[in-house]
Amino acid sequence: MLKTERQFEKRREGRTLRIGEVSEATGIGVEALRFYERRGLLGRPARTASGYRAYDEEVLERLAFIKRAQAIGFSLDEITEILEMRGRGEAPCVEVREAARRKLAELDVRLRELRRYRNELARTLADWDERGIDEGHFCGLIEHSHVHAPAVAAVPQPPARKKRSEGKRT
Amino acid sequence: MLKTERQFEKRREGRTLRIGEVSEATGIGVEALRFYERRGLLGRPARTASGYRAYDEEVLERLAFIKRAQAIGFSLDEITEILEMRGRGEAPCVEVREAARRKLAELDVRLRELRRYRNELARTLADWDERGIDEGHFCGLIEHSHVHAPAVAAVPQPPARKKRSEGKRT
DNA sequence: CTTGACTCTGTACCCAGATACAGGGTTTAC
DNA sequence: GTAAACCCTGTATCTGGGTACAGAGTCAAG
Repeated sequence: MLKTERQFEKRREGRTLRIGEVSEATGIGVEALRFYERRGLLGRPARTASGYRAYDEEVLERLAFIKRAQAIGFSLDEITEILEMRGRGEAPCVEVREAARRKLAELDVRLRELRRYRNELARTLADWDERGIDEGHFCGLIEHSHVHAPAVAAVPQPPARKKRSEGKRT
Repeated sequence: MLKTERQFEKRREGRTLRIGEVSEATGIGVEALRFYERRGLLGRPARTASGYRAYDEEVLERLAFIKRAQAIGFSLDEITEILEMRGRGEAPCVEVREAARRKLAELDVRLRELRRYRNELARTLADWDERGIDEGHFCGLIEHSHVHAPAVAAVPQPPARKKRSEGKRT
């Protein structure tokens, strides 16, 4: 299962990581790492004479950032953009900040809904536990959802149909 | 653009909705509605003599529920499951309750994580706002992410490397 | 009875984000 | 010098959640 330790030792001396090591350290999977690279998220890592990727340890931070951004709801394209802007140094940070602000607002909405939903579910469960299951009405979650639901239209589904004429995605 | 009013009036009398009306009322799009039906999210609506779907107004609530659940992060399969449980009414309650309990636990985990990310993002934004953008250091989000970031391993990507032979992932 | 808006089924396609695999090269311990 | 365990590139495939036709029927008005 685990690779033999020898090279691992060697690498650690050299301070350079091979893709498998990065994968193991981050839990991301070599295929995905190469995929990220193709997408421009990782830049092009140094290569050994034989063509193996030789990652600098910094990559771990970069990947941590990517994963966090992703978990927060940024798409890979958005993350690429942010990363590229940083790379270019000059960077119009205003845009990034705007994007981040929007993300924050989205997150808040999501959180509120999730919290509400959670409480409904908990309530329903408590109900069930209190008085057996019998009684026909089975799912307060559904039965009562419209009571405090903001109605479909309120859901943020608008930019659905983007036309994607932009190729980018090398 | 808008359909002529005539039939619309008619429908309203009859209390039964055609797919286009449902689409307009919910903003969901007829193709998606049929798609949901195929996926078992809507049951099979009544049909007119000529085969048109004749939705009962209840469907709007059901769709509102679906959209809310989706916005919160449930997959269509999960939603289907919930809806089916209700449909079965008599329900093997112990199982249902178990499932619900599991869902609740999942929700709690998700909430905690989301909350954490939200706060990190908010903090980063505040940082940015405090000290302008100027100076070469361009993106606190990246530069400092590791400061308050729990490192990659802590990110909720755990089932990442699974062998995928498992389909269901309830 | 034609026209236009609407509907039907079925299949194909799209995008994001990965995964898998084929067909090869490299490293290294034994 | 060979086998295990890596790594490479390139291409194909998958999952989720839809969209987009194509080809045909329906319906109400003029």
